[in-house]
Amino acid sequence: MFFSTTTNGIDAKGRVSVPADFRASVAGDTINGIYVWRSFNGPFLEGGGQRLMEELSAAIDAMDPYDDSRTAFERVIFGGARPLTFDSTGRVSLPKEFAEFASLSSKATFVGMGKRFEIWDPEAHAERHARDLEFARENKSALRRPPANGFRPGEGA
Amino acid sequence: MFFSTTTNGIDAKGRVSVPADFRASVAGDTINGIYVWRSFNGPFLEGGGQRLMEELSAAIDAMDPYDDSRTAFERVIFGGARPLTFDSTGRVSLPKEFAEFASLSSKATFVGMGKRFEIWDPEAHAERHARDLEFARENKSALRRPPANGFRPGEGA
DNA sequence: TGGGATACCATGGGATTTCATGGGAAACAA
DNA sequence: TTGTTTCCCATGAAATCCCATGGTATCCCA
Repeated sequence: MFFSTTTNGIDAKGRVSVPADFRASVAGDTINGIYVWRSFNGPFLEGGGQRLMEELSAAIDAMDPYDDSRTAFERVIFGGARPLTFDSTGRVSLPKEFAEFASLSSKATFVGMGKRFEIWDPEAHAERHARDLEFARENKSALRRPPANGFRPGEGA
Repeated sequence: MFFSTTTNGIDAKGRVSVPADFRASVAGDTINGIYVWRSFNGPFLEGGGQRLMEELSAAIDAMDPYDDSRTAFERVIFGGARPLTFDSTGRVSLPKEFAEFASLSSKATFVGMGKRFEIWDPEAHAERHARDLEFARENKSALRRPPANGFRPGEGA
């Protein structure tokens, strides 16, 4: 599982250290690294380990082989995700398109989200975090009984 | 597994580099190359490695020997697929009919689809990608619980 | 409980390898 | 022959590997 929030530097070569505890939670995967993709939900990246990709793959496999919605998901998910392998010190190098998409320049904030994690530009994250905090404060009762209609903080912003 | 999206050039001789990570995921197959066929879902090519062909073969084997759809699949899949072997630097040369079918001229976009991949003309891919992305965004919950049939990505977009 | 030693972690930079691509020569087909 | 396809080598750019360093948290023992 991915926990806590860490900000690390991005060097001139586009490399960034993945937080050590994130690395620990994907240790033992067949690839020595993580999978990263552009979020559907905003200007940040999302990532996870092998296990997460396998879960997504299984969800897709449950669909009809050539159903149009299945191929759409396959293109977006498999085509959009990239495996990034660790170097010997636990860094990955961020593809330019990914860095641009998330407006990452000199620093990256890794946010643990349980099964997956997010990678934000520190400033963008600070703003979003403030909103999330306010939302959580106003809706804390929802934690006990999740809302039926699936609303999400910050969606549609 | 095939991941990520890469665009490579097609040279005057009709050769195109297969992305290195695609090559890595078919390394060890008995043929040093990939299998490619015309999609029956649109103006693009599909491809995969040995393992995929064997799976398709097994799926067809499970059908009735003289089922009309079985023989149709056999003709389309085995008759339509061509093994393309890598040269020493990892390129394949695209048969003219394939390039024409997918409107490929100077560049080809390889899209990882998990077990298989697609090859698109970059412009055609950009259009389709935009539609797929929108679809995925609107229907991401379907990943958890597949839709009950009927709705299609991009229809009426 | 303090303080020093140790292990871990993020970071920097140089050297090396890989990768995509171009073009010539050789093998092959018509 | 003439045109086409396959093999091989060359090249520049980009990604990766490897070693070094400083800082920080942790451990251990007095």
